[in-house]
Amino acid sequence: MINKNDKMSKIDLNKNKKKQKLLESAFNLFMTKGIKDTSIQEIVDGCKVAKGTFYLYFNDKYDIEDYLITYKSKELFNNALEELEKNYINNFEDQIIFIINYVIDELVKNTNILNFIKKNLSQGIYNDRFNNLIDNDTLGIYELFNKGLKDNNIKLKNPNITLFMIIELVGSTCFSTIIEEKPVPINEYKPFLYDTIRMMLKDKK
Amino acid sequence: MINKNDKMSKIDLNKNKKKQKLLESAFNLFMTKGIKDTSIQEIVDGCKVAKGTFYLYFNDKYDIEDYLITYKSKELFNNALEELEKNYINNFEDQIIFIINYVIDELVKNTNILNFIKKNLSQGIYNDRFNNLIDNDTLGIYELFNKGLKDNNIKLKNPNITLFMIIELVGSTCFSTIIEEKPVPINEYKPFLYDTIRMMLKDKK
DNA sequence: CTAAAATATTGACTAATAGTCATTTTTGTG
DNA sequence: CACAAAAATGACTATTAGTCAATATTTTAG
Repeated sequence: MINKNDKMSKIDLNKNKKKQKLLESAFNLFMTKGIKDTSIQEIVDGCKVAKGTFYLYFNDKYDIEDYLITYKSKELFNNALEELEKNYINNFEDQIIFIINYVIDELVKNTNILNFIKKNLSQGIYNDRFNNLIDNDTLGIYELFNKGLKDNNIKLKNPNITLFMIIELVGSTCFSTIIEEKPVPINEYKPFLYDTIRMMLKDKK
Repeated sequence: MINKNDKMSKIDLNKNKKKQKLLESAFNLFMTKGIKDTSIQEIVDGCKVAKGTFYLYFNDKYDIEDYLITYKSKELFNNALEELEKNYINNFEDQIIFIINYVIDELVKNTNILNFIKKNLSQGIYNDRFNNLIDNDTLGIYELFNKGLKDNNIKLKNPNITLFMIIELVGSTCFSTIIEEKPVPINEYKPFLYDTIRMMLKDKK
């Protein structure tokens, strides 16, 4: 039985290797040429795989795009959480602001990532379409949020909705304020955003 | 001189007629078949225009998409503002909630429109790429907001940013709560959203 | 009013691309 | 090892985007 399981996981690993290669190749091309100007042929050429193989794993370009947006936004939050652990911040509100600030700073440094995920930052947290494919060893922001509330004995009317609103607000406003600097550049926007988030977190009952 | 202007406007009108036809045809197809499965040929067939004409006015499908998202979201807000006028609501906060509620209800009724504009509801207000093309006879929500603040003698730290945040929050969360009913269905979400918006509007200095 | 100039429109054409599927290769099983 | 099952291949077809020389329409100016 153990033997069988080992073999099974070996197959899955090989399967995922091809898939992973396709994802990496696609991501590189999407970043350099943009999605519209990237062809399936280029994606498979970029990882020495036949065109037919692409269609074994994905329906089309936009399927890969969707996966990558989820993966990349999840990665952003995971990195933020790792960084948070190194910083020993006790106050719950400050922890949340730290994470948001980390994510925003990463997006400012990597505007090409922001242009790719557009306003879909929250996919990493709320799109469970790929839950089986993306590793989730780290404690997600969702779990951290609820644990933080419990540890600090903070009661919110509905913690899930509050977190949802915060992430959506950050995701959707980053695109405008970082890429187009509208209605104000990100640096001018940040204080207002962080004040608003703190207000949302005080939404007690 | 008047004559010349008349002629000029006649040209512009004819120009816009072709463009308008293309936009209408594209919108119908986008709504029924989706953007991915709509071809340029179908768009031009749908309004008895040659294919080459399409490329006189637009770069590609996504150019038309961008215009339509802006146009349709602007239309939503204009309709909301018209409806507001009929309802004689004096309280400023209630006026804003009325508008947001009207927009959300329209999106619930027309989920195909929501699927089309996705999280870009704010384009109607903040995308000025098409300002010269879209009629703007009605008082925009932007102007109404600032007028409302003035009339009610309400001081916000930065009214533009507050409005921006509200619209982005509504736009980005509607997609998830209406289409996917996540993290909660729209009806359960509304009270939290409206409470949050009222809080944002109390952000005085 | 007319002819030349400027502008707008056309649709046949080419090059590029998506997606399919019969065949081949690799992997697993007894 | 031999057979079965699963995965991968890439030549092929049908579709489509985008171009551009030719044609039609509109404007201007004498």
